[in-house]
Amino acid sequence: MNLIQPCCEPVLMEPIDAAEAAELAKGFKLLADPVRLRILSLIANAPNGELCACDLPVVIGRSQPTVSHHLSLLADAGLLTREQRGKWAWFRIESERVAVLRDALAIG
Amino acid sequence: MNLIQPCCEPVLMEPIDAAEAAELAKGFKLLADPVRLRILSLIANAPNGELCACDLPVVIGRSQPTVSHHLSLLADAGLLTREQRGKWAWFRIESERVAVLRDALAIG
DNA sequence: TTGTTGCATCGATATCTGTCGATACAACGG
DNA sequence: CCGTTGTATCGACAGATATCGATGCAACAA
Repeated sequence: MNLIQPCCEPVLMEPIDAAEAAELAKGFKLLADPVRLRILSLIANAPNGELCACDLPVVIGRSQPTVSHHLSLLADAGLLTREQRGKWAWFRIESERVAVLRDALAIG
Repeated sequence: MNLIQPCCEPVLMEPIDAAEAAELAKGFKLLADPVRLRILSLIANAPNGELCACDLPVVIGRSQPTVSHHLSLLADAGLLTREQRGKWAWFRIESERVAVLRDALAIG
């Protein structure tokens, strides 16, 4: 840190504090996995905007526990909503949660 | 997977393939850390859109090696550009790279 | 040259996480 | 009731990573 040298001007105000950054990072961490990205993409482009969990293991190429794990992470974070219909679990994207992360990238 | 039951209609086309998902995930992984988010935020709101690395350890509250590590990750990925001026390293945000990630979230 | 300062790199470590097999639970059909 | 099927949970493990102290390197000043 240089307070006297002519290197930098002091940072007057920090745009986001540590707590806010931690919260945002939690959101982006969910997007930081190819399996979860493909799950989100598949649901987003599925007919009626919803998808049954039963198809995912084969399409994604991961085991059923792995897929279920990722679905739980996304649902717990509110990025997905789960609806149980009989024995099948259907998932939808919670667009507003995704929009929060997208808006956080409105830097340029 | 259920090919006969009336559960789901087959997924006709996968929006993003595994390779594309892996590439996007790499980008989001960089945003999935509070320190890196604060660095980006500080640079984005800095005067002239650039920031000297010398201020970051104190402002962020991490050691100099840790800050340097995160700066290198962001720079190597093209999210930041590094410019050496004498002994000081100045960083700018590569807005277009950030925009790629932001546009990927245009789901809803 | 010598000393200082800013930054990068190295090595080590603790923690996190993605993955899967095994298993438990839930819903339906018989 | 029992068997089947879809899903969630558990336990374990391998790989990734955030962190920092120590060190090396580069640029400036005296």
